[in-house]
Amino acid sequence: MNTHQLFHTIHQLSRELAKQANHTLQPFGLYTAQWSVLFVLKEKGKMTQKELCDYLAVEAPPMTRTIQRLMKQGYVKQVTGEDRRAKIIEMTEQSKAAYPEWEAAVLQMNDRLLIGVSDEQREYMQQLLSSYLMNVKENSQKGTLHE
Amino acid sequence: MNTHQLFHTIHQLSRELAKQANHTLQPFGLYTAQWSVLFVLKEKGKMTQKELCDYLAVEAPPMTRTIQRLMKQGYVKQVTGEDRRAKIIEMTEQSKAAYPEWEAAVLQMNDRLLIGVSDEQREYMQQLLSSYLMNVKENSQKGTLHE
DNA sequence: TAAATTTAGTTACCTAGGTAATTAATTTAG
DNA sequence: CTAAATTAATTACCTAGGTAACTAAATTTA
Repeated sequence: MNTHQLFHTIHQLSRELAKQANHTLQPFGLYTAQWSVLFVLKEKGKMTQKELCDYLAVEAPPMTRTIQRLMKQGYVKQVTGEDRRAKIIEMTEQSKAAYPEWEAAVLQMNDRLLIGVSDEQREYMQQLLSSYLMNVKENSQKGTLHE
Repeated sequence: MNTHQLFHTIHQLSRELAKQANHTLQPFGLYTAQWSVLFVLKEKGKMTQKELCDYLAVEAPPMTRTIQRLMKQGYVKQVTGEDRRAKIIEMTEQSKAAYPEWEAAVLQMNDRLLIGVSDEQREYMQQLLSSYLMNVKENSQKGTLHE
C-alpha cells in the first residue's frame, strides 16, 4: 500500500503542476516543454541539442520537436558549429526581450502553489526527491546489468 | 532557481518511475495506466468508470481508453447497472488469477528502487508530497475564482 | 588511409493524459 | 408531467515523452 501510494502521489503531483504551468504560460503561446528549454537557454546560454537533452533529462526526439516549434515561433535559432552533426541552439532577440514577463508569471505561479509549504519543508522535500531520483537511476541499471 | 528545480525534479522522478514500472510490467503485456486500474479494482472491488477517474485523479477520456484496452485483453468486464449511463467495471477470473504475479513483480521493483531510502524518509516524503499536492489543488482554484 | 564504430539529430510510431464537443440517460424545475 | 439542467461516457484532437530504425558526420581502429 505504502510504496504504491508514493508512486501515485508523485505522478499526480507532476501532472497537476504541469497543468498549472500550462495554464500560466497559455497567454504567451508557450507550453511547459518549450518553457523548460527557454529557461535553460537563459541560464546557460547557447547549447547543442544534445546538451539540452542531457540537462533536461529528455530523449532526443521530443527535444527535436520542441525546438522545431520554438523556431517556428521565432523564439530560438539553430546555428551549425565546428562539428557539423551538432546543432547549436540560442535564443533570439525576440524571446530575450519577452523572457522577463514569462519568468515573472512563472515565479508568481510557483509562489502561489507553495503557499502553506514552509521554506524548510520545500528545501527538505527537494533534498529527499533528489536523493530518491538518484537511487532510482542507480538501482534501475542493476536489473539489466550482466554480473 | 529553487522552485524551478523542485518542479523539474518532481517531473523527472515521475517519468523515471513510470519508465521503470513499464519495464517491469512489459513481460505481462501491461502498461502503468492499465496496472493502476487493476490495482484499484483489486483493492476496492467493482467500480464505475467515474469512480475510477475520481480515485486515480484522471480525466474520463484516458480512462475510457485504458478500460477498452483492458477489455480487449480480457482482464476486465463492463456491466450496466441501475443507472444505465454508468458502466461498472470489474476484474475477470483471468486477471484475478494472474494478479498475484503482477503484484509481486511491482512490489519487488518498488523495494529495489527504494534501496538507500529509509522508511522514515519515505514516510516523510509521502507526507510532504501529499500536503504539497493538496496545496496545489487548493491554490490553483484561487486564480479562476470570481470573488 | 580505408573500414568499422560511434555520435547528433531526425522520422515514424507508441503510451499517457488533457480539453472541447457530443450523446444518452437521469434529475430537477416549472 | 414536460422542459431544462446535469451527469457518465465517448469521440476527436491536442501536448509530452519514450523506443526503434535511420542518416550523416566524426572518430577509432586495423
